Amino acid sequence: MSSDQPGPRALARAQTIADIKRIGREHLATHGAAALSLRAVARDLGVVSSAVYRYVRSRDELLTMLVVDGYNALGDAVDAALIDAPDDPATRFRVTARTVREWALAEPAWYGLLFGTPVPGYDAPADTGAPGIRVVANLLGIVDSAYRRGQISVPTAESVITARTSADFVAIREQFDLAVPDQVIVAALTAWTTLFGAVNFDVFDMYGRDTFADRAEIFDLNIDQLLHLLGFAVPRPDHVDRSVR
Amino acid sequence: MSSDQPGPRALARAQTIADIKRIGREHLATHGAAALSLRAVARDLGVVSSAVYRYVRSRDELLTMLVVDGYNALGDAVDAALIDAPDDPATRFRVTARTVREWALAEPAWYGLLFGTPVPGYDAPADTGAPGIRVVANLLGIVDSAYRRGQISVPTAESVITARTSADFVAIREQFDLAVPDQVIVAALTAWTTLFGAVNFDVFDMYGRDTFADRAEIFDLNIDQLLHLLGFAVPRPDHVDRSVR
DNA sequence: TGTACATCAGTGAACGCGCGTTCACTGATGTAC
DNA sequence: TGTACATCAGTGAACGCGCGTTCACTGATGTAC
Repeated sequence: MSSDQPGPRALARAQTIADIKRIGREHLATHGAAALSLRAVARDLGVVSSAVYRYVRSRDELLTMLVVDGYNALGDAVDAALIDAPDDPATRFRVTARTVREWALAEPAWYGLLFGTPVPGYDAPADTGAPGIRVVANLLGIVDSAYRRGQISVPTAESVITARTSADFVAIREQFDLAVPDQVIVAALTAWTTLFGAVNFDVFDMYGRDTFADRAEIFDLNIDQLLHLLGFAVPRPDHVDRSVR
Repeated sequence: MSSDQPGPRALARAQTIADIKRIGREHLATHGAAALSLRAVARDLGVVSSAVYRYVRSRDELLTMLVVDGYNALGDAVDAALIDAPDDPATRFRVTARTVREWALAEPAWYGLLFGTPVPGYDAPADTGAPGIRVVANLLGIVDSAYRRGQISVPTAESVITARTSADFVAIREQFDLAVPDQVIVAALTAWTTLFGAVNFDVFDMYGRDTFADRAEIFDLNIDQLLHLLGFAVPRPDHVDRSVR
């Protein structure tokens, strides 16, 4: 252990672990999370089933790796999309939403592992936490920056919010370093909920087969509603660029 | 076959089928849809595994039965709740939403079968359709009746809606016998999406463990946002009865 | 620079489990005469 | 009303499959002297 450089064994090991995770992801896509099996992964890796245990303690550990990687892949996709996005919060919100949708459509099973029905008999451990909040942190950051710049109109209080829930909002404000008032947190919460609800419907194919010809547009219409709800200035129709998907 | 009354054999048969479905539902709850197994059902029924095939053609057929029953159980729950609800559309909307949430929390696995990740290797056949749209039909009906009575303020057009999607909306208007304009359909669509997104987050436990002390209140706050989005008159805070859950 | 040794990737057999589905059968039960 | 027969629920064995995980092992490879 005196050397800082990883030796050839460590490199081979890292490569094999990467292969196992890649094959695991492929199996997720074809057979679903519940059917993820170390024996099948071993088969595809061209190795006897017990050999996989050199790299992965158990089936559940592999699932956990895939969960963490999934949150990070989604978070990376959003971050990458936001680098090229203009500074306008409404646009950044839309870009974030579209990126989540596109990532989910490209990786439906991986998305399902993160945001679908929990895998029976598997409990994601606590250390999935940090990567798991990257997207919501992004969304809240965008809304908060818009608020700080005075770009959103704060709605007059519409709802009773109890002290208990208000305290939860204080904690959220601290955790994400926000300045927004409760009403805006509520709107952001609804926006977040709708975003993943809409992606679920789309990815899991829960609209009727022929109900909507252009689901990307339906998704965008939902986003329009959320921007309105958040108090962003209503985008002029001719400014909404639907071609950038 | 000359008698109209079901004979004792038919009665016993119906009872056994009901038992199989009940046991199937219990297994859904404890082991998840992917793990639903006819052998396990037979075991709980106190019968040899092959006997179940007298009643059910295959595992997939049992799943389909449970899907159809699930949509109907949820639809029945909503219908029952609406019978006792006042005539006010905003209240009926809230009652519908709360009933969906409560049913889902009471039957999380059954709910997951309907609205969670699709069961891998199982495709719900087309004839699940009719019961599957009961809830959305209810929601649209409520919004439509509010519109017809002039109880919602129609927002000025905010979004570009292409001809293709507009045609889809025409079909929806016909299917559900609606009078509402496109903008209201979009808002209702967002409301429907948010409803199931919020229930998903709640049932599948996807908020952080300690993020919200009172999830019923969080849900209600989401509903408040949706009522606002739909153009319902903002309910005065003291009129929102949070105790009726 | 060369060699001995420790490390560790991968093997193959085994344990005990569960699954969906088919098939020839037994025997109770309902029904037609 | 009584009996013969057809119906059909349930049996038990079998087929062929896949799973997670353990364990003693072989043999290649990296490393320390």
